[in-house]
Amino acid sequence: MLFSTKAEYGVRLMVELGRQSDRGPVSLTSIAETENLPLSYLEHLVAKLRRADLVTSTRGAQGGYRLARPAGEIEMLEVVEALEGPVVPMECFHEEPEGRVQCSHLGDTDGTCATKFLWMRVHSGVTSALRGTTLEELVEFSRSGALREGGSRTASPA
Amino acid sequence: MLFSTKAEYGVRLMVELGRQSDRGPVSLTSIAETENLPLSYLEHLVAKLRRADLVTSTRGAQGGYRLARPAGEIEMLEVVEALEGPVVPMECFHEEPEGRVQCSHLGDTDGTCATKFLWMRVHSGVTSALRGTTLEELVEFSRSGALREGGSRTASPA
DNA sequence: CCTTTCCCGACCGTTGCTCAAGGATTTAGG
DNA sequence: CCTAAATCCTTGAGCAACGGTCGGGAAAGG
Repeated sequence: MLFSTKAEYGVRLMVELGRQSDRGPVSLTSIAETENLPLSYLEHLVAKLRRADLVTSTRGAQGGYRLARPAGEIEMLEVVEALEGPVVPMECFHEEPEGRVQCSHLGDTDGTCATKFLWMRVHSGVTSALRGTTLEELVEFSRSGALREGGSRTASPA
Repeated sequence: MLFSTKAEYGVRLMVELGRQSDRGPVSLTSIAETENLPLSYLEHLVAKLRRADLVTSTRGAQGGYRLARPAGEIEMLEVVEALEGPVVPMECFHEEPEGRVQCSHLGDTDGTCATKFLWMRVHSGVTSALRGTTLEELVEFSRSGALREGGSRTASPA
């Protein structure tokens, strides 16, 4: 298992916000109901998203959450990292300010660890997949999926 | 964190077996010493590797472990999966016999989950990185690294 | 004032990681 | 053949992390 339900639920939450981005703020209660997820857990997740400046909140009645930016400008790497922490393949990787990663496992028994070579490739595979996907794509996908599913329903075409 | 120390230590173990594949069986005790890893933990890991037919064991004095196949024919995906379990990005992915993965999250609230789209990309990024790397490459890398590290030492040149 | 909603901290059961200790099996040597 | 040493192999204990719950507070609107 690469990621936990934090990423799963958190991404679904973001997609739901993206789907309703034309309306006003969306309350967590409504999302918890439509997605059938525990509300109190979502509150923890959305807190992480807020701290990462991915969503903004409005308090009080008729309040809720909103995307902080247009869905097309949100890379999924940001979302997943906000939820799960740094996306690194192994403990001995630490992130540098510039987005570089390095293996802290150097002065070891006989020099460079060979595993580093492997984890670098894996890390690159994951981050490029996450960076190359925007929230908007997921929103589109969910719309087309719902369309195909319902056939000719009252769905709004695009 | 994508993977735990199971993958890290297990891969190092495999690399060490690859480095000494010309000699006879290698005991876990010696590997634990040279790599400075807990022996009792390695025993768990090597058991998984044995069950996956990646190493063979010889009991008794002068016994130990050996690669079941030449290092060039071992994809790192096999190794990591033997150690960490199926490499899937999320719980709702289950593997089919043919190596395909599918999201078991279908009859949900409103049809297809959009997250599936994302996890498919991530899954593909990871597995292609792991599948495209053989144990032999890691062994080579570890040799060249040790050479560069020691400069002109008693290292065996290739 | 009272309802709605976001926000924060503390808490608990379960899982999985890490490692220790001892049992089972083979070889080595007399 | 018998004992001892080496090595593989299995079971299980401690501990941290995760998934999820609960209760209480703080801000905003009616």
